[in-house]
Amino acid sequence: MRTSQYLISTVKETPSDAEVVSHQLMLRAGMVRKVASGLYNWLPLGLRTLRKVERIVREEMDKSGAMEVLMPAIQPAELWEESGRWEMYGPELLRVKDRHNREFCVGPTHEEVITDLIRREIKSYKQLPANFYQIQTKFRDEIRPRFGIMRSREFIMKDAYSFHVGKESLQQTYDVMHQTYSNIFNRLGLDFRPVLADTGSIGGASSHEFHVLADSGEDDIAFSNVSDYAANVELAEALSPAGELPAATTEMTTVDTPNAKTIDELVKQFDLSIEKTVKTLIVVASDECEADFVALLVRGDHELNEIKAEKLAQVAEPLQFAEESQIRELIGAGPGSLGPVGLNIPVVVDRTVAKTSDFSAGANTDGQHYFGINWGRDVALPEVADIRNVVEGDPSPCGEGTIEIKRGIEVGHIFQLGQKYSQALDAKVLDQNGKAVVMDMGCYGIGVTRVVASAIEQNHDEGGIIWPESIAPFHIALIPLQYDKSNDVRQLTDQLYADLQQAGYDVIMDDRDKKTSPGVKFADMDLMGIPHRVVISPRGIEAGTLEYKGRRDDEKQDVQIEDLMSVLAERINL
RNA sequence: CGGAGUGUAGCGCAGCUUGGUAGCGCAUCUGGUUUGGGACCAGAGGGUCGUAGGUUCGAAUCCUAUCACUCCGACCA
Repeated sequence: MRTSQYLISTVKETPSDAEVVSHQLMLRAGMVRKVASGLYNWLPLGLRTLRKVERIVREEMDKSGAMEVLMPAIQPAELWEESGRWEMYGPELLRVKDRHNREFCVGPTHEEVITDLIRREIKSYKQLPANFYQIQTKFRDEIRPRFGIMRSREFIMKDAYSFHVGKESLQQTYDVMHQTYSNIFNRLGLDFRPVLADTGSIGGASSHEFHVLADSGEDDIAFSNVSDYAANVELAEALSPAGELPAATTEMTTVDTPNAKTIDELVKQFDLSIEKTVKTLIVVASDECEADFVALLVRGDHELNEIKAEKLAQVAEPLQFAEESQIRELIGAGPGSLGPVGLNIPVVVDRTVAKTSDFSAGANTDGQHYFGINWGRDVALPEVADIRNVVEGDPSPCGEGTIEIKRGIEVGHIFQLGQKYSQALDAKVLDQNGKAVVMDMGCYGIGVTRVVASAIEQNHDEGGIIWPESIAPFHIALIPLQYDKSNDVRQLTDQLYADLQQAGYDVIMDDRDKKTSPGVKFADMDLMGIPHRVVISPRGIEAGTLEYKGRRDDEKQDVQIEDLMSVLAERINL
C-alpha cells in the first residue's frame, strides 16, 4: 500500500475513555473506532490484522481435519426452547422479533443450531467422528462491555463442535484440538498457557482454557513453580494443610469487641495473627438442605471461592449471600460477629480452617468474639470441604512445588460437552448394532477479535504496538526521504516497493506529501507496529546503502542496497 | 442492577465557584519556508456547550428531569 492512497488514522493523544493499553493503541493507531458501547468499526489497518488472525486459525483448523461451515447469526427461539436455554440464558441473550412476531435471538454461541443441523445430516456412526467450525460474528449483551475490543458485545469467534459415538472418540478429538490450539497460539506469536478450567454445571471429563499472560487479564491463573500444572483459580484445588490438627494451647474466652466488625479491625485491635481468625459467611441453602441458610467458614485472610461453594449439595445455585436482615433474624447478631460456636444452622468449614486450633471467631452476639476456639473441645467439627481460592505459596495440587498466581486473558476454551445438547435435541445416530445412540459432543472456541487485543497487551512499548510478524498488518514499512525531490530516491523506492511485494511481503510505503516530516512517518509506523523498517535517503544512495531497523531493535543499521533482500529474508519468516 | 465519575470543535482540555457576545493545544484546509524522530510563518474553516424543561433582562455557568459514555463489582471467547 502507498500511504497516500491508504487511510492512516493515527492520533497523537490517548482518547480519555480508553483504559487498557490495547484499547488505547488500537484507537491511536487507527485500527478501530467505537460505534456504541461494545460495538466497533474496524478500519482498514485493523482489519488486516484481524484477517491474518482468522487465516491462521482457519489453516490450523483445516489441518486438524475440521470442516468449515457458516451458520446464521440470527437463530429461531424454537431451538433454544428445545435445549432449555431460552429460559436459562438470561438477559445476555439478545432477543428479537421478526415482522410476523416470531421470536429469534442473535446468536451468542451455536450449539443449538449445529446440533440441529447434524441430527438431520448425520445418520450413521460411519460418518463420525466429525468436527465442524465457523468463524463468525457473535453477540452477547454484556452487562458492562469494557476494554475496547477485549470485551465487546459484538465480536468474532471461531467456534467448533465435534460429534462422536462414545467418550473415547470425544477424548481423541479433544486432544487433537488441544494440540491445534497450541499450534495456533504459537503461530500467532503469543505467550500463552493452557490451563485447567471449571467444567461448570455440565460436568464432563475435562476442560481447558487458553490464556494469554498479561497483567491486564481478568482471570487469575494458578501455576506450580516447578511443574507444568496451571489452573484457573476458580478451579485450582486448595489442599488440606499437611499434618494433624495442632493441640489446643489456650482456653476459649469470650471477649468484648464492640469496634471490631471486620477481620482487619479485629486483628489490629487485639493483636491477633490473621491466620488464627475465621470468618463466617451465610449463604442461601439449596432445596435439598433442611435449613434455609448455610454457614461457610474460611480463614480470615482467605477468600471464599464461589464456584466451589456453589457445588456443595447444601448450597443454592447460583450462590446467594444472605441479607443482613435475614442474618439478624436467624442468628440474632450482625455479619461482623458470627462464628461456629453455638450456631444453629448447617456449617461447612474450609480444609485449612479444619486444621486450625486456638482460633478466633464471632460469638453470634453483637460486639463479642470467642478467642481460643478449638474443634472438638468447644464445638464439633462440621463438614469439611475445599471452598476457598488458592493463594500464592499454597502447595500445588499436582503435588510438586507451590502456587504462583498470574493474570491471564482467556482467548480460547475447549470443552467436552458430553450429551448435554445432543440429549436435549435428540441427536442420534445408528451404531454398529443398528441401534440409535445419542452422540457425544465437544465444543472449542477462540475469541478472534480478543486475540488481536491480547497480542497488543503482550507486545507494545512507549512508541506503540509491536506486532508479531504473523499478524502484522504490514511486514515492512518503506520510508523514502525526499521522495518528491530526488529522482534517485523515487526510482529506488518504487523499485524496492515492487520487488518486495513480488517477494511476497506486505509492504506499506510512506509517500505522503512533502508536508509530512520524516519524524511523523517514523512515529506513525512505530505506533502502527510495523515490524521492519527500511529508510531510503539521498545520502544513503550516494553511499550505496539503505537503513534497516527492526521494531524491537535499539539501533538502526546500514545495509548495502543489493543485500536488502537477503537481510529481510533472514529476519522475516513468511 | 448497585457504587463512582464525565458530557464544551475530529482528539485532548480550559471556562462553570461569582450568569453578561464560547476559548486553548493538536488535527483539518490554503499559501510559503522547511525535510533523519511528531517543523516554522501567515491565513482560513469548524461548536444548537449531551437532550428537554425551568429560574433570569440575559444560562455552557444556577435548578429539575432525562439520555449517553467511562470506571469498580457478578457474566464470558
